[in-house]
Amino acid sequence: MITTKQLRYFEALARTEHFGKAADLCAVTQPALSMQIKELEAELGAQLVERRGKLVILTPTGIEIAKAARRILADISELETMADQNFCPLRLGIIPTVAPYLLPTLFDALGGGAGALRPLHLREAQTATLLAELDDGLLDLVMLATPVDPELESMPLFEDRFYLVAPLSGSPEEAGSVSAETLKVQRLLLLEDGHCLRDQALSYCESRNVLNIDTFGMTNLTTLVQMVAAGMGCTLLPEMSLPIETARGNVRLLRIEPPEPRRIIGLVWRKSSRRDEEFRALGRMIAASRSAAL
Amino acid sequence: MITTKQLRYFEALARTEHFGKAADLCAVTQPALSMQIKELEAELGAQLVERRGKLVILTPTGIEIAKAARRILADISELETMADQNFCPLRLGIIPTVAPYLLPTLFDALGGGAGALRPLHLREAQTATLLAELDDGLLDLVMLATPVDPELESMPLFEDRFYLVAPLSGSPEEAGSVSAETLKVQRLLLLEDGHCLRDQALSYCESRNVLNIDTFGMTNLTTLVQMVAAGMGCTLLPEMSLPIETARGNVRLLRIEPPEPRRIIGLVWRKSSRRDEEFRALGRMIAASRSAAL
DNA sequence: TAAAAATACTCCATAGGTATTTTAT
DNA sequence: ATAAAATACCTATGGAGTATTTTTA
Repeated sequence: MITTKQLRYFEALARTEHFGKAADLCAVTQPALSMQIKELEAELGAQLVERRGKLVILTPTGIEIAKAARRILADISELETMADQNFCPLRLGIIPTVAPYLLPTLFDALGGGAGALRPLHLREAQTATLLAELDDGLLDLVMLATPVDPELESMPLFEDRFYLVAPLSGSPEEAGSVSAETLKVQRLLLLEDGHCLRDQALSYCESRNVLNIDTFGMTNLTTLVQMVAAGMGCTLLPEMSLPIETARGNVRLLRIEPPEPRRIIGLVWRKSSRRDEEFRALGRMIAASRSAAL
Repeated sequence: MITTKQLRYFEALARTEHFGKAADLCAVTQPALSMQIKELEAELGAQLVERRGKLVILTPTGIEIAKAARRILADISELETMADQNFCPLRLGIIPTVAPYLLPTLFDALGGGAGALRPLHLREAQTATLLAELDDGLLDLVMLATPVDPELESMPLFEDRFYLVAPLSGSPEEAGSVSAETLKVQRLLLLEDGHCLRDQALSYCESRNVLNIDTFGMTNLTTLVQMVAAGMGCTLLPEMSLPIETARGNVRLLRIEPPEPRRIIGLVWRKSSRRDEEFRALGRMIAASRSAAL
């Protein structure tokens, strides 16, 4: 079996053309180096160097092997630094109702902090998909609405309240905040099936017997807001989306009376991934950037 | 220091995603493989696999390292076969007054014999250059007029007599063979300085007081023959060149009376190269092809 | 509870060191 | 005669094996 040691020694020998100097370079004694070269030659079944009294020259085979050895050693040292430089990419999954609103905060947290400039693979998908990919080892970390399976490690980041978004004119008539009773009579537009935000809204509504819900599903919140603006009904939007989604000012924003529906956004990862420290640090940074931004 | 062993074991682990199976593949026990993986992780300062109860999955870093490891291992096995397949190229130098006439024979010897299809680097240069390059390790073997420095190993291949080439008409008047006396009065055209053939001719002429020698040097024998055909004088050609150089029939060919001038073409290599067997076998094949061709 | 990886411990192979011999210029 | 590589021999590191424990699903 060819060893990296043999390649290292031989590379030094090829450069110095001198067993003693090569041994010095490798910080070993000359016999040690000689033995490894001999061993390498035996394993390759070819003479690599020609021993002449004073100097030593490479055989044609030796020249080829030296070239190859240099490449291999370079690859190995690249490999060493690759892992070294915290190169370890972060494969992060985020649910679609969080991703667009948290990205600036996330880049803040990733770019400014200690583990700066880490390669980032972003994946946007619904909760079920993210959790499956997390389990398969395709993702390292997901950001979604907690709680989830207690088999997974998780860290809550912040609370995200739901607001009622209504057309500028029309029902409900109130300003400021609405009660669950008022909600009951609204036509509620929700995202397509599979979005946890939809499930959360549904669960809130069911517990309060809100029934007039529109089931044709939308893919993104922006579309919902446009539908609301067009007077097709109301919707629930998470607080974090408001700065972006209601910037146009073509809808009314109504707080819901307590107990307010809300979701807890958190980070989730496999217990076995052993990256708790890293992920919790990231979580703290995200939470900090977010509260600073508010 | 990262070892090839670690890379081999890790590569197997990456493929099987199972310590036990990987150990089987590597024909070692599971603890042995575990230790090497642990060591590799320690040296890289990064976790490469995530241990879960039943299965094992690669970390993102592990995926990258596995890719790199595969490349490195492929390079190493390439390196093993490279030397194995007698890939060792032959870097052969031949003097210009031999090369064109012996190439067919040489290819016969190289192509038909045991060491067939060996990569061949051909170099055509004058004796002094070839010997210097031989000494520098840029060439493995040279073919030239022997004898040379006894410090070098050499093998005479065959004798190559010189013939006098004269214009079809004009002096000398004789047919068949000429004496040294006759030679004396001829105008002799020779190659430029540096060619051993020129030196050999000069040495012959000097010993016989032939003095009418043209010193403006030519680079190749074909030119000399054309000059002879044009009546500018005579020249000496080695026997091996005659089939090619006198094929046009526009010159006369005269044998010289004994003691005939001649050269001995031989192979020469460094004693330290330890390729005696290989080179002598090649020499025998060349000599055999040549005598078969005559 | 079962399967798999980690740990503990022992043994042996071998890499490396020192001293010396051989070789080539 | 001298410089350099090979050889001989010894020591110690560490790689691999067996047996056992720990872990996780």
